[in-house]
Amino acid sequence: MVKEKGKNIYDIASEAGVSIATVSRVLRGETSVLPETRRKVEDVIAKRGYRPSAIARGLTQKHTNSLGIVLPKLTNPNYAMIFTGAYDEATREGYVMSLFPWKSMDLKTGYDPMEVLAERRLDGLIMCVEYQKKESYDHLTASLENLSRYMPLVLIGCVPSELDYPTITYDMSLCASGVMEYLLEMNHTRIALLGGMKEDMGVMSRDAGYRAALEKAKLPYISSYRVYGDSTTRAGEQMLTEMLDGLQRAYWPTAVIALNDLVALGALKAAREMGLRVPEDISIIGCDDLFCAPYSEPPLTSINMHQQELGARAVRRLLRPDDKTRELAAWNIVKRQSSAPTEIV
Amino acid sequence: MVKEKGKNIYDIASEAGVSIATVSRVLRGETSVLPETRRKVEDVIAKRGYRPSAIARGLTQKHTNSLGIVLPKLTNPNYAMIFTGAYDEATREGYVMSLFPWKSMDLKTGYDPMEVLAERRLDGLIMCVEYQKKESYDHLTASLENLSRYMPLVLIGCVPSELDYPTITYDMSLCASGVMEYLLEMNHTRIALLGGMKEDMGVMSRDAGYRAALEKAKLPYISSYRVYGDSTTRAGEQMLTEMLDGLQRAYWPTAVIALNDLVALGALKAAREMGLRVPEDISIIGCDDLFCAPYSEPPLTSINMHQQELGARAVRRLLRPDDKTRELAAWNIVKRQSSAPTEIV
DNA sequence: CTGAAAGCGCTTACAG
DNA sequence: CTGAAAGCGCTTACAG
Repeated sequence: MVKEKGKNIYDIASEAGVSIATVSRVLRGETSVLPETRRKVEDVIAKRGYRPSAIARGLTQKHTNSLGIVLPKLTNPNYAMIFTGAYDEATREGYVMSLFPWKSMDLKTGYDPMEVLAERRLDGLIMCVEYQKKESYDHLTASLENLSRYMPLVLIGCVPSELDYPTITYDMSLCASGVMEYLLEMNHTRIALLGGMKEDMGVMSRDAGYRAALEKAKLPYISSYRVYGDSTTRAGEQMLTEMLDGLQRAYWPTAVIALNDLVALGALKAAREMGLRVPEDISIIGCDDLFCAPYSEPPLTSINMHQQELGARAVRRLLRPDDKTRELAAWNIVKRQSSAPTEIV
Repeated sequence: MVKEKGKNIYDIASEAGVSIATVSRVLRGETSVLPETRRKVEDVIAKRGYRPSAIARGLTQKHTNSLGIVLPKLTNPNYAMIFTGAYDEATREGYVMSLFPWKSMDLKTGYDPMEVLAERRLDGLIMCVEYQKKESYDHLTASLENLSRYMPLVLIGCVPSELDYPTITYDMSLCASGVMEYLLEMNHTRIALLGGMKEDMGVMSRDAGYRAALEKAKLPYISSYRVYGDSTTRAGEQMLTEMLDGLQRAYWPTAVIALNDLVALGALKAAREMGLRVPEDISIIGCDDLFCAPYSEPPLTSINMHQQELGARAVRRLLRPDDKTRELAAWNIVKRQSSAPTEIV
């Protein structure tokens, strides 16, 4: 921050020949200022390019006009969408939205980013609770509790129901069984599920939906069909290749549900390289409906999670709390050419 | 921001039986505190979950430990990469990095976001100067000048050379002729350039490189081969379709350079739908080397602009100013299967 | 309609 | 090693 002469409210006041209180009133657009006084002050402000310090203002007022959002990372465009939705809504409401990637949590910088967040004195914080392992759960609860004493919180993502904060969540279990039903209706009986870490709470809930659907359809749970791993394109490619390599052709799945579109893109490539036609030999379904999903070959069937809308809703929730605690976010399957009925038995 | 009892330095001081100066010293890890005094204070801090206000601290100190970065938008993963690079580097250096999408500039919220930026009193700001039209150039210069009185600036992107600030820029002209050379070596003589707004300064510089390469190769500039438009997948699809529709087959280009990978993906789809094989009938080259480039069909040749590194460099430049003013960023062609020598004459 | 003064929650010389 | 006090740049009752 560059300090320069002629840069604070005192300088403006003295140059305009008024008190700092009057400058402050002009700055905040109060109506109780004589037009000519206002003009005088505004002239000086413009001439000096003066901008009041949000820091000082934040100290006297009870709010800072800034919100925050914590997201796992930005390398998955999915999160960029959430941010964009939240940012736009915040701007519309007159707030500045700052982004805090979760990942900083892992850096051994010697401090807990949650504590840094508390220091910022935001007017509200949206936390995307994803990629959370059960082990780190206690730490999370403690952090949230302390944070909530400094600012209102809204949780989004696959939020465990024990967390008692205003929440907009997905029922990933329902979502997984929904996709399963879609595939079952198309006669698929060998359906694989690709990606995600076993200990991740959101992943666990998907697994539950997957297994429930199998059970309902009286199909066995075959552990070779459930491969865990990173949620990246590279991992998707590897996971499918290894799965197929490890199975007799008769047992190859006729459909693959990928944890997200990145994994699905990788799987698409792996399938092609194994000489499989999509969707004739194998259907592949992603999740998040990224911008590139319609542009893969074949175009990827995916799940639209309405992430931008989710971000916007979270902001509204933060600003206008209501009585509901847990709200469910919408999702829907976007059917494209990577999935089709199977004729393989 | 939620105000609560027992939440400021006075409360901690009185509970610990010391002065606020001592609490402040403990907080900042000064060594001049008696171990047992420190313990006493630390206990109270931990017990109360106390975090000092960064707002108040920012007021007394000459810095805020926070940097900002202005990017056009986040819907192109390209910018997410720049942010990620900048964010990580900032964290490493002990700074908080906030993101400010340019687009807010267009919103008719009645204020200039540049002014809001000045109010934040950041320790430094990285501005990505892209999608800038010549018309808005004066406004930009004025904004930058005023901003620079409040905080150090570093400009990145396709920065016009008239802007006299520390800058990390691309020579887009050189980059465009580089790609042209690569295609010319592969015997292409009908090369189209797709996307970008004509008035955009970065686009103008690419056009210059494109034309220079044509001239050098003694090839004519054919205006049908230069289509302007948005830099989105949808636009890319449309632009190529319309270009081909408007030309006799003998004049169809054998290679297309797209402004970015989004446009390239769209063009890939359009080509396919027009019955063209890539790369046999037409080569397509993108720019930015997005995560999905290796996963299109065929995998997309693109230009790696090292965006993450660019973000990191900008942060370093901000924190440790040197004498160089304009620095050039690296780029290189990533050759994949969407481009190949042509046999069409 | 305008100003003098207190206060927001810290840090930082200055004494002791 | 510790504390009293001034100050950072604003806002906001309170007078007038």
